[in-house]
Amino acid sequence: MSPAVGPRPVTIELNAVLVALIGEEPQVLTLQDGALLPSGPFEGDHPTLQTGLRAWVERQTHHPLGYVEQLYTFADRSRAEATTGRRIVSISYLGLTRERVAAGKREPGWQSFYRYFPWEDWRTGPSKLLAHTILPRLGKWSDEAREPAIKRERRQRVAVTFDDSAWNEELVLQRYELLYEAGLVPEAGRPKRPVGDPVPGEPMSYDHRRILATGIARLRAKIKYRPVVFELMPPDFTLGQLQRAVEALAGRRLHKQNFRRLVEQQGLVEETGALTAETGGRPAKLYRFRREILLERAVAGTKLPLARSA
Amino acid sequence: MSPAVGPRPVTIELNAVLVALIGEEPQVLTLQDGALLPSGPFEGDHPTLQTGLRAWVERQTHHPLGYVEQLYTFADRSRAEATTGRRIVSISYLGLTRERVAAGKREPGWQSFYRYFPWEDWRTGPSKLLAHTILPRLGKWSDEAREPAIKRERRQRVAVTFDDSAWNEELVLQRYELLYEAGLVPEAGRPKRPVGDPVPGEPMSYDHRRILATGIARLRAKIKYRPVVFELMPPDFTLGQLQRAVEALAGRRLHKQNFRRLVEQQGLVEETGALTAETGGRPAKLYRFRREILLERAVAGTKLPLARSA
DNA sequence: TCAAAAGTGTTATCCTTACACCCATGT
DNA sequence: ACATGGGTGTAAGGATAACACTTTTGA
Repeated sequence: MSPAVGPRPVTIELNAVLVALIGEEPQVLTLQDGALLPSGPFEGDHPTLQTGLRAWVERQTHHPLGYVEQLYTFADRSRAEATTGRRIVSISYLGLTRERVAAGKREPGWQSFYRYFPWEDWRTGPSKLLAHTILPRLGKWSDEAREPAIKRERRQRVAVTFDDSAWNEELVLQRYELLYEAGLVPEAGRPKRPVGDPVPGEPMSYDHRRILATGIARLRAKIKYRPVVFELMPPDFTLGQLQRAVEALAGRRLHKQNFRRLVEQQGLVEETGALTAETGGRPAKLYRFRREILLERAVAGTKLPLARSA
Repeated sequence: MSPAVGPRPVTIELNAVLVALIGEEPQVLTLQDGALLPSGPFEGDHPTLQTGLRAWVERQTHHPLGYVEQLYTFADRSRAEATTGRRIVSISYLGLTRERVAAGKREPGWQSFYRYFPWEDWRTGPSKLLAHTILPRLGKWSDEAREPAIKRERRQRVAVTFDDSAWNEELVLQRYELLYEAGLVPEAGRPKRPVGDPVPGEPMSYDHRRILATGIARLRAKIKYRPVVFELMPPDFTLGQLQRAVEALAGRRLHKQNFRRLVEQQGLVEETGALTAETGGRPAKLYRFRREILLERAVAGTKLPLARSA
């Protein structure tokens, strides 16, 4: 609120990217058979946006919401055109939650990140999808440009965002937007002409896949400097489980000892004293997150010790 | 837009934290004698929020807007209560712009960051304000708490955010919010009781000082991993000027050689070939930003080589 | 000649990366 | 016994932090 306040009425919509690790796979809560993120109106009687969000998420999904952070606010006209003429502002949030259900009992609605972004999963090595499908089509798209300047610019954007020799797992959104511009995802239908066959990867309605990409990108960036992984872990876990959790989110393999050293050295965890034999092989020590660390210092957390290339 | 769209009308307001370096001081554009950030309604006929923002900022301030990024969206009820009962959602942006006017001709409206946050400027050593005024009052506030648990928690928050032996310049917002909670800034008047004498530092109306704190914090974080300083620099500059620019934003002194090594090693700049004698002392080489770098890679940019404490 | 910046050379240290190997359990 | 993960020691390399010193101008 400030002097100049326009009278134009708008509708506020809240969107949530709700993440959990289920069976060591990073998953997002969806509706409509995976086509939508949960979303709802902002009821004006909540004191803040966050409380409004928590209210309907918990009502709608029966999921307790742990860590929450705001992602982004969109109000592109394209969002409104599809339905009423009314302007819609959509405020999206990232929410982290611990899996409640047994790892086996797959609740419907939970979908793996990589169903929507298969090219983002490098845990089993450089994705074949990239080399065989995506890069060739993006190359074709670059070459199609008439003006040489544009051609060069496209090539460079592809090289930076999809470079498989220096893969940067944080560029989830940039990669999605590039594919969108190139007309290689079905969502590009309306505003842009779909240019080629869509690349594998499940689409979503409206701009929900873009919001999801924003959420994954934020999460991948954040695990490196703030101890948010623990919001997704059970209270006790082994270092191996912790590593696989980070790997699942980052979509990359990590170097075992270096990961351990990092975690220990930063004082993020402490032994519970117990062991578990459930992981197979030698029984592993159980650890828990040292909550105190959140108070002790403004943590600079976990950089990623990547495994030696491919 | 999505299935459940509530009918509740709200008003959207855009706020801008517009930053420029004027005479090597970091400044923000204000209205009303420094009490307000520029803000305006979101006219629904703009295709995106950003274009809406650019439109009225350029109209209102006659300033070309360079780099722009979204900061945060607030809709706290307290914002609305002060005026109409109507709910206001405020979307704030950070904008960087090159100084247009000669360094001498101070345009009105531009105000130093440190007029609002004097405790954030450590360029001349640890601020006396902290030791003499702020820390004692925060200590008193902690001690006032009845319950020992709360007392301990307050002490720890103070220790983490204001710790002068491990000052973290990014915690601008956390520090402001702590002072707010402690009733040590005049803005705390309405919702909380003002507890002690306000601490030095100019207040702003509504929550504009909070928005400004958000902007400064974001900028301080960003200069470390993305080459945004250059958005604030003239096309040609000396390494000394560049260093003082970063120092102005971070509010800290940096180590000269290490700063230079870092900048050079990262390939952020190139020599223009010219020299300038305007800096006093030995003439300095002029450099320019290597724009190509934005394309070459997703820069991890400039970590801050801090000067040996102080 | 002296103050004020600019600009350079070098060392100690720590963190990161990478190597290779041993340990305890279930089948 | 062997497969499977858990868990460890250590060396090489590079980045960082810190040291102090020289150079070139204007006043």
